[in-house]
Amino acid sequence: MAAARVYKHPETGDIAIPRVMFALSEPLRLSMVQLLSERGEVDSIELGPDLPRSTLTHHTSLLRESGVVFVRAEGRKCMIQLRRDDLETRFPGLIDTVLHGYQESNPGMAEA
Amino acid sequence: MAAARVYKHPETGDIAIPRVMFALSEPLRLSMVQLLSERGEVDSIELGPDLPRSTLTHHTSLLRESGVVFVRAEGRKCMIQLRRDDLETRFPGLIDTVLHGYQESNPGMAEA
DNA sequence: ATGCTTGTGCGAGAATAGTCGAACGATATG
DNA sequence: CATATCGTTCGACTATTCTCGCACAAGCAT
Repeated sequence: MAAARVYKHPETGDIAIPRVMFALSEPLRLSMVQLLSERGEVDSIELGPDLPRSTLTHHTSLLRESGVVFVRAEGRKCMIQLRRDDLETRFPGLIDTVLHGYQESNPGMAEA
Repeated sequence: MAAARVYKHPETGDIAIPRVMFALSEPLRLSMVQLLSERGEVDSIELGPDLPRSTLTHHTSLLRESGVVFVRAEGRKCMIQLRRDDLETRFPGLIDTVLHGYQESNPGMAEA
């Protein structure tokens, strides 16, 4: 059988603040991270059901390469999860603080 | 006399997470904020003594418009300070967390 | 006033990022 | 096996950002 898709991730120690900040500076990606923080591991398509696939890949790749999410192949889909522990190790409190601030400033978030 | 330079700043409540994150995603600006957090109010030129003036203005303007810093004219120079309290009110813990993470991941910071 | 310093605005150019369609490979389903 | 589904890659286009030189305005010094 052919090798399944394999994704490259930065080591925990190599996660860099500027890249993480940049990854979280896009409203779309920020909402993805917010959803990941609520849901745990998620099918990639749930992060942007209405987006063109190539756009979705673009954003998930950026989140992965910046060290924010972990991606793994599962059959033909791909599953995404927030690297919460790694981020907590590297930058304690960062994700919680950012997501808390994000929720505070987003009125329309109380659904589900 | 002509009106002195006046700078527009977003209200505390209008400071938005994505813009702040973007402002802090540039290594140069991040180092500026780091220096501001140590020094309090600072002459703008101290934020980038070797930069072309127009480049410096570009970054300080971006930091100001995103709500990260407060700028005021003082004679012909301009003084910059971190909007620490406003940011703390709006996004508790964010700046401290980011700067802490930044310091952690920057070996060459122990001078001065 | 003359000259010097500082910040700003404008414009150009380069670099980076975002969006998306099309083609492809891999996987699941019939 | 044939087909549909999903993710990735590529290329193109657009938009945004970064950098910087230059000209200008305002404040300070002699």
